[in-house]
Amino acid sequence: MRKYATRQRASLVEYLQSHADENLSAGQIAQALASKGISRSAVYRNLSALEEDGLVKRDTKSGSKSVYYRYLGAEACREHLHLSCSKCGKTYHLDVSTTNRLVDSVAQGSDFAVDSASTVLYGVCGNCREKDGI
Amino acid sequence: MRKYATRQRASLVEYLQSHADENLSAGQIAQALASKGISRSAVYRNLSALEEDGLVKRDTKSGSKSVYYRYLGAEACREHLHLSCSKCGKTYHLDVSTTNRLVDSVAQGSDFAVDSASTVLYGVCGNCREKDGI
DNA sequence: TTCAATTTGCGAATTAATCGCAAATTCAGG
DNA sequence: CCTGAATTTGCGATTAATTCGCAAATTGAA
Repeated sequence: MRKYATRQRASLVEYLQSHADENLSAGQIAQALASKGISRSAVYRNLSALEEDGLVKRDTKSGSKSVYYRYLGAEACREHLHLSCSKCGKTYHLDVSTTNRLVDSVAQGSDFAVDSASTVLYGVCGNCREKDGI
Repeated sequence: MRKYATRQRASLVEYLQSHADENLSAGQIAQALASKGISRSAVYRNLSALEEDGLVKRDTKSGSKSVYYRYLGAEACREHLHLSCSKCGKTYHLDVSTTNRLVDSVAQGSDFAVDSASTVLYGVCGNCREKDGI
């Protein structure tokens, strides 16, 4: 799917890139792009298409309802795991060497090839733990 | 939230437990429980409540639309990480020692406390890799 | 029991996502 | 540059998913 390059799709990708780590819902994205004259339909369709291509990952955030989208297009994003703080919602990036070590140990432990692009580790970041005095 | 024990909530939990690892959507769950005289509202409300309590995790599956629910109530489920195969959809359980090693290495690498209950590692299981000859 | 707090079920209302189809766009080949 | 078939878009209408309001029912502590 998605054979022709279109203005709509380019804008969407650009938007996703410049708003990485922000946990945007389809609705929010659509609203933001409406000002550029891009229809809701196009946003939904392109998000699905990008997801099929593995350039976008759909995810959930524990508090808020509905799903959000995360752009994985940048090569760098596919080489390391993402950490998502369930308190503040911030996304952190696990360094490549730790990521690799982790992927390897899972491969050995169970016979399972972790896809670092699409998996996100949930937990609580150092900042939030300090604040909460944990 | 959720202070009183009710039949509806108990049935929901029981249902979730006996259908763990099945990637059920809220709609499917509601439909299944309708036969036991449990309303759609109660299912949605209790799913949210359980999620707030950290006993249930909402997730997405790359192919299908909509979110699905995963029960984490059993202690055992909170001690190890879950592996979800994006080909066949099966859920696997990472052994506790590998899980701990992994959580520790992330804690050291970045200052981040992974919550093994709520995170799921995505990738491809050994079975599917064989089939696809990878 | 009794009673206040809580939860339920219903149906309506809201929100999210998909669909059908004509018009517009894309791009390969002349 | 044109042309035309394939693809994508936008619109409005549907359909599906989720939430809401409120009266009635349930729960559990006293």
